[in-house]
Amino acid sequence: MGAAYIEQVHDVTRLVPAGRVTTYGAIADFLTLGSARMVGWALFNSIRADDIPAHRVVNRRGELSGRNHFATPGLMQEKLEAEGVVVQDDRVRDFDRLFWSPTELLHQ
DNA sequence: TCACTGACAAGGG
DNA sequence: ACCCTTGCCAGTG
Repeated sequence: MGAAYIEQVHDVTRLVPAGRVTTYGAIADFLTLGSARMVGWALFNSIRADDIPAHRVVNRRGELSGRNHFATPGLMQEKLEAEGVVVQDDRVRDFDRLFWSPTELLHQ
């Protein structure tokens, strides 16, 4: 996995609407390349890029598993709450309702 | 080369 | 809904 793969993950992440969340696995499925772990790895390589809404990517249970990789431990939650997403115990409330899959782009 | 570690996930119990 | 196992695969030492 190289720079091209990282760019693809970043591009998909940018498509996640504000106030919605997606998962590592959903992005991996959409790309049909790499794995959920690789998506996490690609996002880790996005720390410096402020224009990537990495806070909208959570694990399959809606947990903020990436929170410790943001500038501050609370930043991921703060960004989500600024978009109206309620976080409770490091987990997105109403995750099923807020989940957004990139495959929805194909159903338009 | 080997072993271990993760921003993970699916399936069973 | 939780716990455990298995599969996953790039980095790291």
